[in-house]
Amino acid sequence: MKNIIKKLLKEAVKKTYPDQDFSSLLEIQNVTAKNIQADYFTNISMKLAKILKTNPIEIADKIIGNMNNIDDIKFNIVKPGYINFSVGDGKKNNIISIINKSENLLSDCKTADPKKINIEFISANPTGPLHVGHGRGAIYGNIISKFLKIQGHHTVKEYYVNDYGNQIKKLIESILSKIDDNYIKIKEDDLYQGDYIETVAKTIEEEIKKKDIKDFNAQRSIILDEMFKIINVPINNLNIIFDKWFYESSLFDENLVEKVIKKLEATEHTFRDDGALMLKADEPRVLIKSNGDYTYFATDLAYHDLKMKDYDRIIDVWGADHHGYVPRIKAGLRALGHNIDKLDVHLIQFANLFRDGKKVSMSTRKGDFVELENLRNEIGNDAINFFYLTKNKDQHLDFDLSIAISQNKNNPVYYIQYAYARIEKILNEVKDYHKEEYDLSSLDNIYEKEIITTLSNFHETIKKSIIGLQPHLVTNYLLKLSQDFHSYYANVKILNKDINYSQVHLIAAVQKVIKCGLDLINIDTPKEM
RNA sequence: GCGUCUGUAGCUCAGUUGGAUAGAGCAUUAGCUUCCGAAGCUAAAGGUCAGAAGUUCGAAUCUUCUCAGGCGCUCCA
Repeated sequence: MKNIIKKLLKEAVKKTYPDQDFSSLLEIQNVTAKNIQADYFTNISMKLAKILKTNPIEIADKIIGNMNNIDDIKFNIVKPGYINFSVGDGKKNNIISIINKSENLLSDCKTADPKKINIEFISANPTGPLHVGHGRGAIYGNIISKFLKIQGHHTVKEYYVNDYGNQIKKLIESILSKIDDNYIKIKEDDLYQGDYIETVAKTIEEEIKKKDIKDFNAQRSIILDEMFKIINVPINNLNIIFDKWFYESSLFDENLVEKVIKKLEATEHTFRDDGALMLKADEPRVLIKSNGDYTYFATDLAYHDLKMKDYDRIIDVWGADHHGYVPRIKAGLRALGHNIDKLDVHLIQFANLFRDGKKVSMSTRKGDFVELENLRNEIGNDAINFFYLTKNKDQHLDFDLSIAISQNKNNPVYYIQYAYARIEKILNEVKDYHKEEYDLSSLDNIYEKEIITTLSNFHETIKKSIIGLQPHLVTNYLLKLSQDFHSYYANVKILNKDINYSQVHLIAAVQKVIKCGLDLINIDTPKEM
């Protein structure tokens, strides 16, 4: 509908000003103010007033004079210079059949230019189970991968495994010291604590002792296997499937770190300082320590160097606490000659967990944290997905568990699913409504009009959400639509003696859109609750 | 101190590339069950969009400054 009006306007503007091209300024917007009796408006005459230095009302007058008449679309000029458009109910209500007949409601999100895109997320150190702090990035990374895929891009979801360096050494010592008291080589304070350390130790004890495994790499491999059994529990249960697990250690197996650093050293971007090799980044950053070890930064550059070569676009989903690292990695990649526009770092702000208004501690010390799997068990997949996605990623998120498990209107997940289930019940009652005659123009009460307006916004909203990678727009939209429906349901009875089948088609469209939206964000649509 | 995210109703948050009288939910108050599921609905009340200045026909939105909060500023990963 918007496109039809835009075309109408475009032609009129061109007729009015044949010598100039103003098409980039044209914009049709929805009327949101409740006091205005119109559906769409344009501010083109105000924009042109600035350029042409004439009165906007005069401009609007001229444009309207050149506007073709289309059935059911009315237009008029309002004070500062808006041109308002009103669409007749008959035409507006068509959205119901458009939705009901559509085979794929997301088809207009397809890109004309598919890219090969790598999305790396979670990538938590394999030194303990995933905790709730990892949850938001996990859900977000998973969903934007899905959005990119819907756009038609070829996506690869990747988990970067830090299986090299000090953290993993500490982990191995922490576990082996549980098996052999004499093993401890580092300070006890540095050891990892937590029940999982004991559990893993017990699990592998027999194997280590039986085969008398002393080789570090062999120990590492056994322990990593066990750690990933733990880490994968919530990942699998949340139906997150990684296409690729990339091991940091593989960079060393193939001397890739050395190669990349040599390449950097040959440029003018590095210098020696006190035995260390530094990169001129946002400020001098260490690549090789004075003891000869590579820093995490150096290996990470080698890793990103690979990804830059293999993909058209790479996305890193990081916690916002790593934001200071972004300029560094970009500077490094630039020095290696890469086009850093290909790299998008999505920073996810922290989520705070509350239980009955009290903040739940998330510190990782001494196993004093809430495991993601515990949270998942408590509130379920649907609530986890919804609550982590319902806010803009740049927004700090406060998340109260008592709401997530409540079964009433407070809980938006239930509210939306309940709307779906209510519609399901009615549709089951009327059965073969497709065969019945119906006239959409009979839908004209305020509740029906409100739903139809919301439905009309569906395509635009979902497109913005999927293309702009903004999942929270979907959750907000679904809430609004559910609200419209519940209000309708309470005020208008559908299962009367004489059923108005256009009403049935209306709620069928609502249900189809709700299902599409919930499917999109990985939430179930139960037929009864 | 530097960087970065944020500041909208008592609370949690929306707010469409700058548009008309800023919106929801929760909480509060007052109502609604002979009727498709009350897991719901209707209404009332609630605002200096942190503050100031600027840009212009027009600012919650853009610019600058100030204030407040989160996070980060290791030869850690």
